[in-house]
Amino acid sequence: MWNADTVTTPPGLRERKKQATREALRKAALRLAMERGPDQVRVEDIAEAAGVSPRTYNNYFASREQAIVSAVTADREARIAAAVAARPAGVRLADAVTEAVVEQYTNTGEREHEALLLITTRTALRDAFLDTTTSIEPPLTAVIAERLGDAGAHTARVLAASVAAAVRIALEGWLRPAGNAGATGSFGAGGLVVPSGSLPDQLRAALLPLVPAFDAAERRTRP
Amino acid sequence: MWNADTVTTPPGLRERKKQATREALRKAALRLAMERGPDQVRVEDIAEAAGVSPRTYNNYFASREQAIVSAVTADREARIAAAVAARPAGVRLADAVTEAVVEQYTNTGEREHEALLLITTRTALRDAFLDTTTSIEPPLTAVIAERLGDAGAHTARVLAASVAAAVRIALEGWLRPAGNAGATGSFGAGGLVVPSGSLPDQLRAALLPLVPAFDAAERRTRP
DNA sequence: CATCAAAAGTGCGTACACGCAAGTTTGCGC
DNA sequence: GCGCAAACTTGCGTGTACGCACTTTTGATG
Repeated sequence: MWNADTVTTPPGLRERKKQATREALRKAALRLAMERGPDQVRVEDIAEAAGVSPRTYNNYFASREQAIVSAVTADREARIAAAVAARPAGVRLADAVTEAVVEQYTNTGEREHEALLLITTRTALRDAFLDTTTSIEPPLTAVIAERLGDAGAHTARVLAASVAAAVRIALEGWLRPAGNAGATGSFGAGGLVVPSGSLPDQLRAALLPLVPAFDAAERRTRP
Repeated sequence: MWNADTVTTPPGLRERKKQATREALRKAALRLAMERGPDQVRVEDIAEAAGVSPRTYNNYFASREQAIVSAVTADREARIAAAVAARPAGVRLADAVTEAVVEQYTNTGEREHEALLLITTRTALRDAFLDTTTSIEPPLTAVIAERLGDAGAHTARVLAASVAAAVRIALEGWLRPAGNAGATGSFGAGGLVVPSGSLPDQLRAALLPLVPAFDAAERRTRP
């Protein structure tokens, strides 16, 4: 049984062009944003740099922030899912997922790190970046479901969504230097906030509470 | 030591007016949308009906959909958090949360149900509605953290986010009659989709996989 | 009660998202 | 190769989001 999203389609000549356009827009958006600063880039500029009309640009991205951010996040979802699938079937599912996530979020090249710095400077970009975490849900659901078997399809969906949420929280905590409007929710004035450890630490810490859920799911479908 | 979000502020006369305006906008948005259909309502109309300028409208809501939907979701977050807090300290945290969520999502009046029907007719409204699930995170984090103690503050955040994600999934499954573009992710061609049970059932089912995580958290901080 | 700083409301201008109805390309069946 | 249907692109038009500078309101202080 072949998976419709991964192996099937022999790229398709048409699809190729689409992806090329998408990538051209990504690159253009990020490059321009880095050159002039994010606020000095209009969609018209991005479209022109990519050689398409502004209207076409909007067929690919729903917002300017999305275009810029997507150059960084690219196909992280697919890489994470692949990383999970790559682990031997013997390892604990929770570990496989955790390691895959950490691995794919820390393989940050120099160029990528530079872009991240840019993203942190604008709230709109930060939000768009955090929103990308939900995009790992579908592929992650697929690989988890594969390990849990058909009976756990529903569970897989919830677990994948929880992982995405945990990752989002980890990223929030990580790219928050310190000064921050108290949107943390009504917490004690003690201000006992985690001192923002390294990203891998934050990710592991955020995923830790979900481990029992993974274990239980695995136990239930694999007696 | 008083908590800034809950007990402190004796309503504040100024704050009252703000909430009044917000509610006026909510009501106006929903009413107009129900009268003429969602696409025949411009922000100008809503603002006028609420007696404020269009610009002010945008100081309260970032999108037209948000305004309409918020009339339905109102303060559900607070009600859910309160419902959890209301359960006796003895009951299992997982049960307290599950029941609170189910309870607050099924207490749907006639008027509310009518509005939900409207929401399902437009994708943009559906999305806005699903997005409101994340708003339960802060208050839910607070009540969960209270039960887990300071050591579990971090865990509480992740659990709350997971609950929000699960609720979102349940709602997605519920307000999806049948015909749907396959955004479900790469699944087997078997199309083994859950036959969309009642909302309470969907909610319980979605929260079920998280129960072990709650139990473990509770066990860890309360030996 | 007078005064004043902070906060909410407003008008305006710019850029953006997106529906619609063309025009153009792609790839399939014959 | 031919033509056709579906998919992609584009120009146009409308409504929307939001920064900025300014006026009005609020509520605390002397």
